[in-house]
Amino acid sequence: MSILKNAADVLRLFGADCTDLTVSEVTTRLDMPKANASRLLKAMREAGMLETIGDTRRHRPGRLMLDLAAAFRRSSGLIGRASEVMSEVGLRFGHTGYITLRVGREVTAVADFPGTNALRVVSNIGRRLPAAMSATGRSLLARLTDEEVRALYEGDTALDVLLEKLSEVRTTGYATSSQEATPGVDSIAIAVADPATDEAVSLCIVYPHAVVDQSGHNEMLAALAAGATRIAEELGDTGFVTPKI
Amino acid sequence: MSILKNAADVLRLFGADCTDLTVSEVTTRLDMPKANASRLLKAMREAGMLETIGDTRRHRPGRLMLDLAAAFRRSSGLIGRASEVMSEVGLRFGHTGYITLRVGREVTAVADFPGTNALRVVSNIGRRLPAAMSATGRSLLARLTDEEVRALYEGDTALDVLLEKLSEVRTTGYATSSQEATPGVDSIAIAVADPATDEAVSLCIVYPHAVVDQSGHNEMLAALAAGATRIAEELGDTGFVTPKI
DNA sequence: AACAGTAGATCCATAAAATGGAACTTTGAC
DNA sequence: GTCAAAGTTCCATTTTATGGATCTACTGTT
Repeated sequence: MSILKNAADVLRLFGADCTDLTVSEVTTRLDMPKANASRLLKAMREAGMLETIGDTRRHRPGRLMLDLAAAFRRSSGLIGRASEVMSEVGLRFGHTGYITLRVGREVTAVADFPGTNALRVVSNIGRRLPAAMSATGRSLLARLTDEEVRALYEGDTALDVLLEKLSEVRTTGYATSSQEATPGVDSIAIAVADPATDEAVSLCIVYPHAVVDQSGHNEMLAALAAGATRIAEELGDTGFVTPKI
Repeated sequence: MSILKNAADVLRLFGADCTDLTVSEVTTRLDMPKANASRLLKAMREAGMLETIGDTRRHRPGRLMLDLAAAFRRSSGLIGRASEVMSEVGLRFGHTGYITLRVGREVTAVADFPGTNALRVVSNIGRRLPAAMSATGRSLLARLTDEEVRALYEGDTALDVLLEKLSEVRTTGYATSSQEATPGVDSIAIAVADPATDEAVSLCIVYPHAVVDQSGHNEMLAALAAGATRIAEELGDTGFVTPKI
């Protein structure tokens, strides 16, 4: 087992609910002899992948990691275009926006656009949502075939319900949710892909259920749809379904 | 030389002007036999630290890296507090804000708060600025002693000018710049530290020179100063100089 | 202040992985 | 199709990781 693999596993432990790690935590969570964990963290520290918090024994990702997310975003023309659309839409309506991508059964935000309204959904980059249970996730899952979704969710009892929802997303061209992941929060999401790199992202706008009526919803949907359609046309995304509003 | 060190060196290549890498680039930039570079990138790919862009031979940071910057931010109470202040100040004035920290002679943004004004400075996270040549960098450098600054900038011909500027920052409690790094852009920065972890960050607001007059400048400075002072009091930052406005 | 309990670091022989030069294969341009 | 550049694989050698046990440094308790 390469030490790189172990180092990557340590980095993977930094999830939504884990901001720092100790030798013991690594020992137990990765089921690894503590001698190894101790030396592994030391080596990662020396390489700059980790740093200790103050002079405690808690570790967090090193400053080296701070630029990498930015490099990732810049490397993708798709994300750049999506960012333009989201900041435009976010600015116009004052709600919070995300650009997300799917990793297996989860979606991760790669960029966030905090809203400006007094009552807005607080942006929460780094938090991972189950793809099947969020509008943004379903907009991305809908780009897979039913077979691929079946393979991905093999053994899941709610598979049929999911497939039905995805079928609707494929027809309408967009996904919505109302108070699904978070009470009081609705969202609209549209996915678009870059055929050149085979990557897909979702443009997602989240807003407080209470402050947006049907016509507000439609306006945002139209703005999002216009932006996504423009990207799809520019990149030649043949799998894109122009949203029917 | 540990492979972790080499992997970290590869990650370090992803800077402001480098969004993707090939085997050859790694070979030349790290002066490494191409056999090693090839295997190194392969191992990093398999570990998830890198991914190829589409099916080309260009590499970018893996999706694994997307959460790490967020974990870093969450691990720091200082950054959390600073974020609250910046989003408050950013929202009130509509200008773009940053939270930065110093790494050697450079400053990196760890969080950005895009402005809402029509004419605003576009946020540019991941870009590194020379600490000596930016308000935010000088606000952080001013927290060092003259001896430490001398050691850091040993051999730099502009050292004396820098020390003089830092001395002024230490007196006034804040740093400013006018059209220094970017034409037409001014900024105000105040640094604050957490004595518990020995980390310091700078709260920095950037705005178009043309649209802010002296009283607008003073208002923003006062807001930034109030927020920074609150943080310094909460954390017991004894090195903090309450800004004199 | 002495104590226990726990977290972390270090030591060691063994097992596994990295190294770099060279040969080989693939890719892309003309 | 040909060629040069880019990338991969091979090999013996050197270096590094492994994991059990031991030693050390903290944390909190009485």
